[in-house]
Order: sequence, then C-alpha cells, then structure tokens
Amino acid sequence: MAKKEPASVSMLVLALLKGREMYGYQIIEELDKRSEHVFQMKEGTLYPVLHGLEKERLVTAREAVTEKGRTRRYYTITEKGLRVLDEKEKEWRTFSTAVTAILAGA
Amino acid sequence: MAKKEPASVSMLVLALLKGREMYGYQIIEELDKRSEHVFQMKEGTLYPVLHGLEKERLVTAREAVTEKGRTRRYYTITEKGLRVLDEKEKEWRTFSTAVTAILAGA
DNA sequence: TTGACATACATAGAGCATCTAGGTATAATG
DNA sequence: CATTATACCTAGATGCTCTATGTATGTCAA
Repeated sequence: MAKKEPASVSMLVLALLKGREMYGYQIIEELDKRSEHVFQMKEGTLYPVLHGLEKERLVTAREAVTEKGRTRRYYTITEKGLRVLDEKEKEWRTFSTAVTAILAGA
Repeated sequence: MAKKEPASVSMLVLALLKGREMYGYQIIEELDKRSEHVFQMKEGTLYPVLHGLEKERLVTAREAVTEKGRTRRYYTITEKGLRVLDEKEKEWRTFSTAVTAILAGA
C-alpha cells in the first residue's frame, strides 16, 4: 500500500514520553496499564526501538541511579520527536479512518 | 506485543468480499475508492494474499471470461472466511481502541 | 540462606507481512 | 502503432516485531 501503516511501537513510545520522561521498564508497564493489557511489549522489542529513537534524535537519554542502587536510563522526547509524533498521529488517524470505512462496507 | 496487530491486508480483502464476489484487479480499485486513496495496494501484495486465503479455504475462486475475452478470477468468501473476518474485526477494534487511549494520554 | 521472582538493562537471529521489481498477455485509445 | 489500461503472476528484498538469551541486582518467603 502506498500509505503504509505508521510504525506503531515507536509512535506509542513517543506518545508516552510526551507526558514526561520515562525509563524503559516503566514504558512497558505503562503501556500495559494504559492499554488495559492489550499492549504487553517485550523487552526485546522495546530496547532496540529506544536505541533507534535515540539515534534519530527523537529522544535523549540520561542515566540515573536510584537509592536502591538500580541503574535506569531515562528518556525524554525532543522537539524533533514531538514533530515526528505529530506526523505519525495524523497518519494513524488517516489509516484508522480508512480501515473503519472498509469494515463498515462503505 | 502479546496481542499483535491483525494482518490488515487479508482483513480488508475479506471485508470487501463480504458484500459480493470480486476479482483481484477489482479489489485493488475498490480499496482505493472506498478508502479515498489511502489504500493503494500493489498487485505484488494482493495476489499472494489471495492465494494464501484460498489455500486456507477462507475464499473460493472461479475463473470467468468476459465478452471481451478477458480472463478473471472471481473470489467468494466462505463460511470459514466470515468467521475469521469477524475475529479479525474484533481484534482490530481492540487494537484501535488501545492505540487511541495511548495517544489521548489516558 | 537459598531459591524464586521482580527489576532493569541488553543483543542476536528468526519470522512474517508487505513492498519492489520484474514478467506475460490482451484490449482500448489517440 | 505506440502507449496506457486491464488482468494475472512470482522471486527476492526489506523492515518491524518477536523469541530466546544473557547479565546483574533487589526482595521476599520458606
């Protein structure tokens, strides 16, 4: 298809980061919670996506250590990331609307 | 993700065939029209999908020749195909709802 | 105190849906 | 008569996501 489906995982991650900075493991939990268990992302899916987003400068990362001694990588969405998210959201709406029209038997 | 995205192309094709039998080329045109040019499927995408659906007995095919002499393969959705379509539609709604919730910043 | 489970990061390789690019053949159109 | 539209087809590449692992530490129950 000409207008391909927007890459869902990266869009969802960027959408979560729009609200506040988050670390990987937390993103997985939040996605599960906010989607009411529809999105149970695996670490093997998320971490490569986060590294990709960082490489494209859609997010930045900082390392932090909790009082307990755990190391976490916190991700923040960039200006560029916000623009890309906006674009992906538009594509999603277009795609979703089209699917709905077909299913409805327009 | 645990609940993966429903295979969109086959779902859309089955949805179109729900109304009436159609041949390949026609499916491409109808998808384009009904989606308002969002889905511009390529033949290289559609034909293998149709063959797969036929193999799984979700559709049946018959060959027909027009007065003009053109050969067409008309596809009809089967009972099994209707059940699978129903299932895919449900999955789509679940998926779509979840994405919307995340984008809304639930 | 040890075994199990949760937290938190990571990578390599497989799987699968779709796309790109090519092919065949006939009808219509300018 | 050459180009475009119709109508079918396949092989191979691409790219996203998953499976399967691996490392390391913290917590909690038996």
